[in-house]
Amino acid sequence: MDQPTIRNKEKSKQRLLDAVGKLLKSKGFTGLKVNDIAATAGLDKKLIYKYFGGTDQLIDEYIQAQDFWSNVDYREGSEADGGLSFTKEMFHAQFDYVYKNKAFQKLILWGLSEQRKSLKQLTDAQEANGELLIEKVIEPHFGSKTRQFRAISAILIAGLYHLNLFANVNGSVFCGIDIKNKTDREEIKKAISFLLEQTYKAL
Amino acid sequence: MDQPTIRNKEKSKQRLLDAVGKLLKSKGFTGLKVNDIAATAGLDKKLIYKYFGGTDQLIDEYIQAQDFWSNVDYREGSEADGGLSFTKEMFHAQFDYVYKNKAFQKLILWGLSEQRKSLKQLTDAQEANGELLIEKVIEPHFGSKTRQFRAISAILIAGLYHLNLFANVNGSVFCGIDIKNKTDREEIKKAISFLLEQTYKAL
DNA sequence: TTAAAAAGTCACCCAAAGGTGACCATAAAA
DNA sequence: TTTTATGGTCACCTTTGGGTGACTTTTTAA
Repeated sequence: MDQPTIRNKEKSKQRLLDAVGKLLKSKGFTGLKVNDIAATAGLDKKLIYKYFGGTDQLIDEYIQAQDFWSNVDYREGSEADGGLSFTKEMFHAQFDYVYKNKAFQKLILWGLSEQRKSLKQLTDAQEANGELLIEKVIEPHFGSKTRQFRAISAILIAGLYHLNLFANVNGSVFCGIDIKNKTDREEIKKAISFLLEQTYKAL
Repeated sequence: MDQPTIRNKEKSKQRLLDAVGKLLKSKGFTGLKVNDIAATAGLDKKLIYKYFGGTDQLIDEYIQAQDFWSNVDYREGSEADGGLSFTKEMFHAQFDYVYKNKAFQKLILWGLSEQRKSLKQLTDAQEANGELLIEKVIEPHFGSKTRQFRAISAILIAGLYHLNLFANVNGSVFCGIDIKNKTDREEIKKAISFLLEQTYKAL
């Protein structure tokens, strides 16, 4: 029978993975200690070694299970206005997504703080995803000016990342804008729209 | 006599403060352990407790000794063209400054990772400095649109922060732009100029 | 129903890290 | 030159965290 039993390896593994996520969100990557993970999962730490080989492997498995980029999809008609409205929408969505997804924030922060293969893979996946946008939407419209568009979007994406990371500490006011305030966030979105519009108009 | 002697409290304090800076640059804030600080300074850790009260106070004193914003100065004529060229130059300078100043990068990262009063003070000082620019240059030119300019510059500043933080890990390619490559950095600067110009033209 | 395999627990070890009392050494004052 | 204050060292304790061998309990298959 494969009916779930009290003792269940797969379920325990999942609980350990969940514990990693929970601790990551609440304490950041510096809070990922074996003892704490086991305690959070309500299991003995020995199981971490038995099932994953160690904390590192457990954490890597957690990271690899995350799929932050599946939310981006290219509907037909994305290229309508040279991709302006599509790109705008995508940047806005990304802004909100990062704001809400604390685990993602912590992983970004971790990636800025330490070298780790599985985190590198995460940013690589992000790069690959970005290339798709460039290739399918930007390049056809901007042609030889694609490179300049890259630089601009690098600033914009990096900017909305940083603002969201910043939001969760220190009072969250950046350049006089309160990143946690709803109307201020709208102002940021308007700024993104404005900058993209100008780029499409004048680049 | 106050001629420096072999045994010198002030000099030892300074060595400990320097050790903090050195470790911060090389290992980040997670590398700031009492034993390592003392070893780096070539002194006994007991002195950290004697002279500063503990690692936390030592670190705070290090942070408070930093003055990252003295480089910004308002020369006469900053308002010439509504502040466009001044602002451009300032953002460019900031981009390069953050790139070069590893200690600053690590402190920014630290501020994104943990709550700490002395780090909050650092960002407050930064905010205050930004307000000066707004008040003296932006507000006079943009008037009721100052708020929108705030949002735009928040994105730009946050963007160049993040890009520079990103530069030191993970291969440093962001949106297809290699932040460590000289010509790519020029591209970023051109993008900053372009976005500011468009803002002055069309906001 | 019993034996073996697997799930899970516990006690323990070791290393790293924080923190401190007792001591030594030197410079300046007596 | 002896005392005294203080800069500086050392040994030691404690806590925290990583890691594992030996054991118990449950499941599953013979």
